[in-house]
Amino acid sequence: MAKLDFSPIADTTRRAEIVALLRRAILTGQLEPGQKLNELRISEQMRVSRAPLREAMRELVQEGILTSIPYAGTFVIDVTAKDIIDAYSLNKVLDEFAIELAWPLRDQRFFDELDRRHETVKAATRALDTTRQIETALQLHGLIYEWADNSVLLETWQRLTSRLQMYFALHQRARNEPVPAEDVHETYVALLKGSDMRAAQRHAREHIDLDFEELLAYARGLEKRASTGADRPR
Amino acid sequence: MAKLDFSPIADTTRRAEIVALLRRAILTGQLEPGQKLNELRISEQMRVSRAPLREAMRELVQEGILTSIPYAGTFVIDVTAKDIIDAYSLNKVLDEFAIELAWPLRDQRFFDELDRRHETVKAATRALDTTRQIETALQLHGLIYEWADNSVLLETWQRLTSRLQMYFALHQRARNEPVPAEDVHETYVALLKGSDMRAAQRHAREHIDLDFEELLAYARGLEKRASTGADRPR
DNA sequence: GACAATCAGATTGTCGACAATCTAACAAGA
DNA sequence: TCTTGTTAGATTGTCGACAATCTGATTGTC
Repeated sequence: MAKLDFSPIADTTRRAEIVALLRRAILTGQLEPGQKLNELRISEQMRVSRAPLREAMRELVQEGILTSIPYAGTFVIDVTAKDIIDAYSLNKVLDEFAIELAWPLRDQRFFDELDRRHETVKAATRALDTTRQIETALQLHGLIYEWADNSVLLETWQRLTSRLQMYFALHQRARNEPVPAEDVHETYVALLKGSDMRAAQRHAREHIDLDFEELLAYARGLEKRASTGADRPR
Repeated sequence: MAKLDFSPIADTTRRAEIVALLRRAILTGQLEPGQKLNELRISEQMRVSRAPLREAMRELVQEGILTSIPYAGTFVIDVTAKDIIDAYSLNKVLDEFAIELAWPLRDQRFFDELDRRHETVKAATRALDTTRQIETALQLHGLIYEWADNSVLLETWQRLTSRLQMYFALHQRARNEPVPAEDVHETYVALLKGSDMRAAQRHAREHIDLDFEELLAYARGLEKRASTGADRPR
């Protein structure tokens, strides 16, 4: 019999689609931090009942990008400078660990996939598609996690990534400028192909610090004009 | 005005109570790995409708202790040896990080709380209350995370802890023996009070490895008699 | 005018019923 | 005997309606 691995059938519940829709809206910044999600309005817009919508929202609450207050509502999480610092400092630690685990497991397929994802980022950059650039850059970054062969680590990183993507999207949205055309991932990719693990770990840490400064400045801006929004939870 | 910090009002939704009930049942091993959760039956037992039950189950799925297959059902996660290895190795990394962050923030309140939790563990140990012993030991362990002042790290650890608690409970349940009466946390507490951070980090790592061997043996046992259970997802 | 009590509107939480899907047993045909 | 088609039962997914709760405005009282 011919050996063929089929990928799992897509989830076809409304709930799953709603989760995807909402997550996308939040991570791209279409839904702003602190904003309230009105169940009735959203369910009418999506043409679904509140039941699957509410279940979807429960998932996103646990995923950490929504927050819920009983009988008051469900809100997009607020972004504080501290949150960004916290997420980034943890990300550094996880990165070092992931590189350590993935390092001995690198093979041709790893390198090929690395190049493929790198190309995807470059394509998005050339197309000036900011949202997609953020998304693909994180996917490139995620390869070491997928290769690390530690399901708990991967899961943890994916949760963290949700927030990072949101932060970056907000940042990009705020400054409203075209994306830098230069390739910031060249060195990272090269180091992952090389033989010096410590160097790769070091670069991952420093490279992160690069974008970080910009992001922090943005977050501090947010802090200042906080608590002026229309509908935020108290 | 007298300064007084009130603790938040308890969540009074059915959903929240159901989450607590189910989580407890899973983490204490009353619900076994792989077991299917029949919505109708559980909702009747709890005297609630399926709506809040289903929302609660969604939360636990995202929390990582349930898994769901559309139109097939929701199941308690299976425990494999690999899962335990993965969780533990990540836990080591996080522990080192948490100690590093918490170290300069230690104060009298920290030491007091450390002692208090240590006492709680000893009380549970004396009472031969296995479940509570596991629970309190993890709470003792969690203090450094609470003190690290990194919300993302804390959240990550809490998710990880859910599984660790489940693994330990299953292990204890399986061997069906009284709890060791000796105090295995004495050194850990002493080191956290000391001045040698590296030593504390080293001990955290080694102490973990101690229980780990036992737990792994149990997990390997599980592996062998896997796929013989009655109602497991495929 | 300041403050407490009351009330209407809006929103979230929960319920019971129906629709969609899966599973397993059975029947029919090669 | 093996495979395929059918069907009944059970279970999950979704819906619309009702109950509980919150918010903000209004009223009444001092």
